[in-house]
Amino acid sequence: MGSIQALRGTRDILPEEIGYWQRVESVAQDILSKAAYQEIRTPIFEQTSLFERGIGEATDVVGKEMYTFKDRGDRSITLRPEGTAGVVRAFIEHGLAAQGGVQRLWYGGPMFRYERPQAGRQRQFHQIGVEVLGSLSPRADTEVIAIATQILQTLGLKNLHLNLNSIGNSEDRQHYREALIAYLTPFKSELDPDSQDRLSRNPLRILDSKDEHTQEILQAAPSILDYLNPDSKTRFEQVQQQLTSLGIPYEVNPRLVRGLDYYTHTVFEIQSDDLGAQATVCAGGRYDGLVAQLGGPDTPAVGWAIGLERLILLLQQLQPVSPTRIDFYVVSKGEPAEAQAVVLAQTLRQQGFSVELDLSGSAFGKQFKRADRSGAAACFILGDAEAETQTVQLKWLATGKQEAIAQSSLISMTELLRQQIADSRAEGKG
RNA sequence: GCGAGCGUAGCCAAGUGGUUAAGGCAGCGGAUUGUGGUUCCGCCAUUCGUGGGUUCGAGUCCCAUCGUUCGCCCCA
Repeated sequence: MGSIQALRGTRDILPEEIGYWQRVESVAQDILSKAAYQEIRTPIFEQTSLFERGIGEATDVVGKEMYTFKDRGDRSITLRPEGTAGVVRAFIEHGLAAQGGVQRLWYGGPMFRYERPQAGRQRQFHQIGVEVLGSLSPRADTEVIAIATQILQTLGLKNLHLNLNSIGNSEDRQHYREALIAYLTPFKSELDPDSQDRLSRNPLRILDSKDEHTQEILQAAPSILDYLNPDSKTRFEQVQQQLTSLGIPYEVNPRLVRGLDYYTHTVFEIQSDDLGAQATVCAGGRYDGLVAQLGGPDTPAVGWAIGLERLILLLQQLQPVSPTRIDFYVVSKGEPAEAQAVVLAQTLRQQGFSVELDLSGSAFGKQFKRADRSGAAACFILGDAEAETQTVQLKWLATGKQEAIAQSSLISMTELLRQQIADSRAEGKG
């Protein structure tokens, strides 16, 4: 065990698991493209200052979780801890705002946070996310939530809960913040230590505390919803009405605050009952100030990110992804036959079949054993006799039926073979 | 960064101080040198994450270290 292992918090996704990933990615891509979202790919590392300015210097993500290092040119580089900042940077840098209208973007890929790994949390993890830039309409909020819901539903996930809140605009929040501090200060000594600390730095996050006594104290605390100005309040009501008319269940949770500084108005989380402590599968919200804060034109925006590892944890609980089955397994023995088998395999692939060629050169018996385990519908057999007569034996593994075929007539049999594979699969299931 | 549990083969594991480290799955070879799925036989850990210590003797006890799991914090 002196050999090199994957770094803590990273892991390999092996072939047996990759089916889940491919399924998630194809479902997401399909739904997003039908909703007129376009993919954007941004670099995996950025200038450190992008995240400091975008996410907020006081947040834990920036304060203690970033993979930051100096490159050989003495620049401070950070592996992206989330996707929004990079997308917004690209949006500004390439003048996408000048194209006017609304930009609907989506992205996917690895993110990096230096945290202690646990269930549903790794140092390198993967997200798919969307960002709608340039719309102030509450309908944009509803749209992104609806899309997230559709993706999760299409994948067959159950026991999910959408939690919704509005944290208003920055003025609303400032007023609420003062009110909350005023309410909590007399209880300061009773709060859990973390919350005492947060009272001065980031009081809103006390709302999230898991400490029971802190939560008791919070029972009578003022609610953010009472501090929304009429416009903020109307916006929030519209989002809720639209979700209702879409038939998307949700729960308003006035305690829901998000850990990143850029959020405004709508914030939401989709959580699962079937995960451990890290139950949030999808989270997002509106961030009307971020684009301007990063030096771009004043542009309202809303988005979310889905955590793929958590999603796949849930998928694995549902049902196993059936392993991909190949059509044909090619068995051969002896010099001329083995050479012809290479050509045969390639010919079949060019006709659109999936074909595995046995490379072992071992006895036919062993090769058949492997053919059987491969899950192929049939195998082609090439030995000295076939090589000599330019034929090939085709054996159907389910029935054992076998026939000789002239190599030259294989291509003309493509449709027939396709049909026979389908038939043998259909029977195999019954 | 803090707390707790766990590290025996590719995987699942027995073993709780005393000769050669059970068993199962997978894999490989043979019975079956041109025909699979069953069966039978054989092979597959000089060594128990690593280093040190206690002991006549350590996979087993102690310390350290690394890894891992779950939780806190935080977040997708």
